[in-house]
Amino acid sequence: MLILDRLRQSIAVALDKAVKHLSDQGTVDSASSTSDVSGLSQQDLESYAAMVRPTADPRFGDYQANCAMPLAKILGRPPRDIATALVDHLDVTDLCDDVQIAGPGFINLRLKSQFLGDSIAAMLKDDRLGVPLAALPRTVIIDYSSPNVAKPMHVGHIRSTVIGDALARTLRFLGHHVITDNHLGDWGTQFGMVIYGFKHFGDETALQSSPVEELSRLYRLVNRIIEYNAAKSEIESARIAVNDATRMVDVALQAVTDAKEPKEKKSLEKSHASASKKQAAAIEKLDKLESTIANSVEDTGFMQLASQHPGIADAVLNETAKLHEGDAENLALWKRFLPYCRDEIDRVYQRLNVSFDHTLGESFYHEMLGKVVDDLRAAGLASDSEGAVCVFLPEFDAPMIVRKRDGAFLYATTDLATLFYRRDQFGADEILYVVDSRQSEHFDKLFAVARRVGFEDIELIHVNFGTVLGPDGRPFKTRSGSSVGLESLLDEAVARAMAVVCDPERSVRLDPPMDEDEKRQIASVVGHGAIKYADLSHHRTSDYKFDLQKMVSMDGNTSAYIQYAYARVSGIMQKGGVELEAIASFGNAPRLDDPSERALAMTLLKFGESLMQVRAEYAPNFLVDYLYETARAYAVFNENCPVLKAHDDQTTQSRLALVALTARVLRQGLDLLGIQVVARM
RNA sequence: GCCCUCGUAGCUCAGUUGGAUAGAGCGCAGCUUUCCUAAAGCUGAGGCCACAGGUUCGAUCCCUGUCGGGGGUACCA
Repeated sequence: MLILDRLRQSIAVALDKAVKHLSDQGTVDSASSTSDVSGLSQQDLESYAAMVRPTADPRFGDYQANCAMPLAKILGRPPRDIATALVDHLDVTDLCDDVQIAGPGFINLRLKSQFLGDSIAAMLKDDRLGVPLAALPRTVIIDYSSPNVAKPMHVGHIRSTVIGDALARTLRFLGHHVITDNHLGDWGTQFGMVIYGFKHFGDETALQSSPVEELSRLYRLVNRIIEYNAAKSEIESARIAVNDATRMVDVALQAVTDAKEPKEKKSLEKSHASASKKQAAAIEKLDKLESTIANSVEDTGFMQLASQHPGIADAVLNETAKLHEGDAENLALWKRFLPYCRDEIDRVYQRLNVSFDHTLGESFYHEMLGKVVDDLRAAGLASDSEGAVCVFLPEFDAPMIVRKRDGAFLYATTDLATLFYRRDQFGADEILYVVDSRQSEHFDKLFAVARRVGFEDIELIHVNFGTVLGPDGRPFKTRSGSSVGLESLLDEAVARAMAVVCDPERSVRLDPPMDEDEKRQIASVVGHGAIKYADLSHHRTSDYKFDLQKMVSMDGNTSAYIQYAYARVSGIMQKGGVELEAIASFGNAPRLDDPSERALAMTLLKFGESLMQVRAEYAPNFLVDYLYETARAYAVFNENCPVLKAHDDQTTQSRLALVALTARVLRQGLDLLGIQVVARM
């Protein structure tokens, strides 16, 4: 059991006794005569016991119990009296040195060194590093990554992939039955684009020799023509929009100048600001269209193609519709192209060291969609509106549309079909959707419909996350406004890591010197780790700025810092000729005389607590914070406590235990984040 | 218009169901290397936790309002 849970349990027992004791004494205060509390329910006891938490300041011990203050009103006693009664009934002699009451009624708990040492010894012997398996294992489906195939993966796919993978690894480690499913977009318009592209611009030889490149070329070409045509047709109205917006700004400004009353003026200033914002947006849109056109006009080859395919956008939609209707030619092309598209994304997953139990894309559910709509209609949930089939929900303004006017289905329909499939085939207790925050309304509706069709017992959770921003604080885009390719970012991260690994200043210190293979290996582990770690180190719901320079930097809270701590630990083990696993059998509890030894031990013992936090909030940044704290605690220890050069063997053995456990915690923790380690760097 | 979300050090970000003097990194000013990797460690300066009310013994956290950023808002996903 985790130390925190043991303390909570002890507090709950003591609290139960204390409350009974206090009520036997009778209440002294007449004001509380209304509350004849003779005991607390089990649930209450647990919630008060849960108010045990690690202290913020080491002066207050290691953990503190904060339940006396909120109980004061309920029990009609001063909080310090309650704390005193609680401490009188508290039996933690095995765990704690002394128990002190401080301030208004904080109960400060300081763990015994002996207990810490014994716990470290037990943790060393445990493959699970003292982390208990879930008492009630659940079947958890995690839906993450879900890129559109036939389109290059971009920076936006990092978050879902990395967060989902970290959650899958962590929940699995905690003993849950985790099923990961990559809900690919493999049935959408992008295939219409590739099919159209192949029919008109395809190169059979190229497709055979390098299919992925050829498909990607076709996608980009068709996409470019569509964007160019759209830009051309929209640019006039965009100019008008800018003019209109500018006029509105002038009008609003004039109104502000003319305003007499301050109150009126303030309101008009607000509309002026709002008009200016609209103007800026209109100008930005126009700029984008203009640059799209400007980037193409000089490319005569492209211009010729574009002029030959004026109706390409509709034609693409037509190809998509034909595919969905089962047109033999398009279906054959889809079946032919899909494996190549899968190879393409699989290559990225391989780089990222991410895998899935299932990859059931949209196409998998295609056959089931009609039935979903029919069932919703039969259940009286769906109805026709403006030609579309809609589910109207009282708690939402807009309906959830499950079938378009033209008969096509939407992702809401697919998501419902997926939900039924997962319930029936996987027996899910819990389904996590690791998807962008912007889709929260979609999931609110989806879950609301699910509750009405028999999903009351399945916990459906939108594990939402924020946007990746560029250096300007706006969504990360290239200068031309397109999204940034994922692979080029990975390449750049690895290249930067390589530059540091090869830094002659430091590589001369390593003996034996690194060969090229080892350097490449290290650069890969450090570079990919950097991008993952940077993503996971932010709370998933925050937006964050993508700053490669900082991510790959070796200073601060980065993966390289943790990996470096691990490498130094490995160096000590190697130099000492000790195997990591062998240290488990030392058996003796380490001595924790130096404050930095005690601090390191204390941190190591909190590994399980950090995982509980990850689990509770589906937020891997708690584990990241923990690992950074551990690496720092180790760095201080490393500074103050020689291991192999300690003054006696006993101390060496004792410290080796801490060193080995640090290595295992860092390695395991990083592994749960999907990040690897190297023996030296 | 309506809904959601965010606002914490110069910058980038943490902050565990409300807890004691709000933390870290970068940057800045210093210090430390006969010692297992200095890709390190230590010290210091730096804060009206956007603002105003409210609830509470106690509010960065909960409620209401204001201001400011981002996102969504009937047939794309």
